[in-house]
Amino acid sequence: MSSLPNNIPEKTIERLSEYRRTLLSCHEQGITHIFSHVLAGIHGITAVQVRRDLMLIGFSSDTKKGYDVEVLIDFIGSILDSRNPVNIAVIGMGHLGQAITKYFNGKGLKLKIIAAFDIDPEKVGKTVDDVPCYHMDHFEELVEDLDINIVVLCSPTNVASELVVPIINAGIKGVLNFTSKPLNFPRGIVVENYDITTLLEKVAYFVKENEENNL
Amino acid sequence: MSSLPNNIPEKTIERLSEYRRTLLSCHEQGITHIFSHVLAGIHGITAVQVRRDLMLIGFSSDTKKGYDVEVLIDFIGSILDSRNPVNIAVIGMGHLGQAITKYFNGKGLKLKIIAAFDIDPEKVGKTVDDVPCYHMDHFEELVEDLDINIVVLCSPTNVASELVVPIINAGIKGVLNFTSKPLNFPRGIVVENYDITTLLEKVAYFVKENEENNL
DNA sequence: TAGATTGTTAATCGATTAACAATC
DNA sequence: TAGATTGTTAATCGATTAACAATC
Repeated sequence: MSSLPNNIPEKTIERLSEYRRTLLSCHEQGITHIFSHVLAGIHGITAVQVRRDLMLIGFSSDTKKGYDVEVLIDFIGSILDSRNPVNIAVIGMGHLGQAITKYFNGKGLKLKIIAAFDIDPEKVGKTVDDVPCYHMDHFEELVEDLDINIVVLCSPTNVASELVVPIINAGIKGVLNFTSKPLNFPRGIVVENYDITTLLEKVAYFVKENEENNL
Repeated sequence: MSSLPNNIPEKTIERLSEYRRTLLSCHEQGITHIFSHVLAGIHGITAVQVRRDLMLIGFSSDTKKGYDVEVLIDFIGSILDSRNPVNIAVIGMGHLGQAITKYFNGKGLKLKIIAAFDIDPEKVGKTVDDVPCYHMDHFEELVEDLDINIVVLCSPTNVASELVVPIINAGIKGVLNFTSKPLNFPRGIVVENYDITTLLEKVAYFVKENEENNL
């Protein structure tokens, strides 16, 4: 039983990840300390929210010079990161799959995309930024052999449903689903569905609402 | 002043978009009616939530045979869609930009990607699925000429900040930002930031939490 | 009718913000 | 010190769920 706080809200987890990216960028620029209101401003939120998030994970600084950037990066890491690297596979090596693979490569975090899967002979056997692309036929055995925990689903939407059973059977524990088919997995498997159409329709709706309110 | 409900919760808007995609797919399969619990099941939520969302937008059906798929599609459209088509531009025509452009093309919704922008001479002047790619130098004038309202930001993260001023000056009203730099715009411009790293880190965190709770 | 379904209010849960004491 | 900042509790706001009357 750890002494770490146990039920961190989902929104706080998201923001912690975002704070860390900002802090890493500050660190690169040689910034050593940052005030809560500065960090908040960058993220378009309030300083109270930043401080409360940090309170929730048990972080506190003993100075009034703002948070020590390096220390906070490590502390957030102690909450978010697993002890060991987490291996990720991309399913579907079209443009989206390639974009995500390249984007991640060399980011140096605990999360690593180590394999891709496709059924297109044009793609199988090639590599994208050193990530090899295998045929889906070998998915289950390779997940086992390569110790893959999480998949990013970038396949065409119309084959997404067929992938549910292999993903379950392979013992995958988390799915980031970019197809527009919402997928249900048994309890114990984490799923996040992000349909790009929905994201855009949401922006468009609030643009429309803004316009209506200003007339 | 319209008689439509005015303050629909953000989460309801997201779900309406998701419901509609499912309903469109049902419609293609020839399904004419759907119960709230069936729609809920597909989305991994409760039937009460579906019914409450529909209540909030003022939809009601007069039968106990479930919702009429076609009627509900149109009703959701009357809430989400603008009267006129909304023109969208993609900034940054790398893999992600191309993925999104191809994904959207021919979906037949009110949202249309009609232009792309980049600075790479390899990309400028070409088309992706009939969407022409222009040089960023002409961004402001083309936004005006082509009546573009919304941009999808797929540029490299390190140039994202430089794009804020041109986007504001061009009169863009909504931004869907896929770079990992959170962007702040003045009130009146809608922004949604989706950093893929954060999405993955969130999945990884909850996978880790699941594992810890099961030991 | 009895069972299934819907629409809606009230209660609960979760997330944000306000208020403020403590510290440098 | 006075002003700025932090950490934390209490209050508010928003979203989900429970409960249930009404309808087919």
